Amino acid sequence: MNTYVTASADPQPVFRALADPTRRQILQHLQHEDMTIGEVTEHFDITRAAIKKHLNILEEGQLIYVEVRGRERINHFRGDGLETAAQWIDYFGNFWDERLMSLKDAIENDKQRKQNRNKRNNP
Amino acid sequence: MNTYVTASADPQPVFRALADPTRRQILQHLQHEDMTIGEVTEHFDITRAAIKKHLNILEEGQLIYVEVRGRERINHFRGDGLETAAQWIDYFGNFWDERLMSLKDAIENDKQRKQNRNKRNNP
DNA sequence: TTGACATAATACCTTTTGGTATTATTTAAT
DNA sequence: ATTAAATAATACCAAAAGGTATTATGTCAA
Repeated sequence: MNTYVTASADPQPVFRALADPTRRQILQHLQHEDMTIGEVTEHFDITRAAIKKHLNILEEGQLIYVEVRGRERINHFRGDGLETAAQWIDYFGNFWDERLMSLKDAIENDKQRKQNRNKRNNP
Repeated sequence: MNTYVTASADPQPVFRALADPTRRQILQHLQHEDMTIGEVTEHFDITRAAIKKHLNILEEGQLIYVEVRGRERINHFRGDGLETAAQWIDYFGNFWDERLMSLKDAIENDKQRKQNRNKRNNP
């Protein structure tokens, strides 16, 4: 069995899409209900055009699927799009344990130095 | 027992930090070894000042811990910082199943319409 | 066919972001 | 004390991002 982490897709489009709070909110709405651009816009205070740009970026990140239906475009939440980001994050979990001690030492070290500094300045 | 998802920390600083490819690379390096700003810089083709800015953003996202040691600043990878992002993503997993059918229908719908369109145009 | 509606596309503006260059501070070591 | 190393801080630049306004296009419905 292959224990190496399979090289997954480029995480850039997903992380870029998730970086904006408005886009994350849009996702939360679409998660509960499929919506046209107009319907999404109703939940925000910005123009339809701005929403459309966000939807484009969400689509590039494969976080939504856009169903073209007549003159409407129905935006569907796509949960599997988050897989790429989740995998990237999981990957780091593997190394966290081995670095934890180093971090604890570092914090202890900082504390020590701050105490010494105080002794020096307020003897 | 409380089955509601506890409101976790504001995910903005983390997602912002993860949105840049250079910062993700820096994390990968720090994951294996603690480094000063200068050491981190050696792995890239940009200036130390630019790296420092990235490190600031990583620190704001609590993805690194900066140990001030004399005239050096040692940057430590902080795995727990990814928790916030991971939790946010996990939250969506809960709703994925219930939306899956809607997505499948939408895709099927799109296929159908495309076929009809082709029949119409190339009879 | 003719409106009305939902969206697309373009141009434009402002702010943020990634980056450099330069100057100033702090600290270790002689 | 002096010098060199590591970093901080500031100003500055170019490109990208978020947003608006305007105009154009396709589609449903009477």
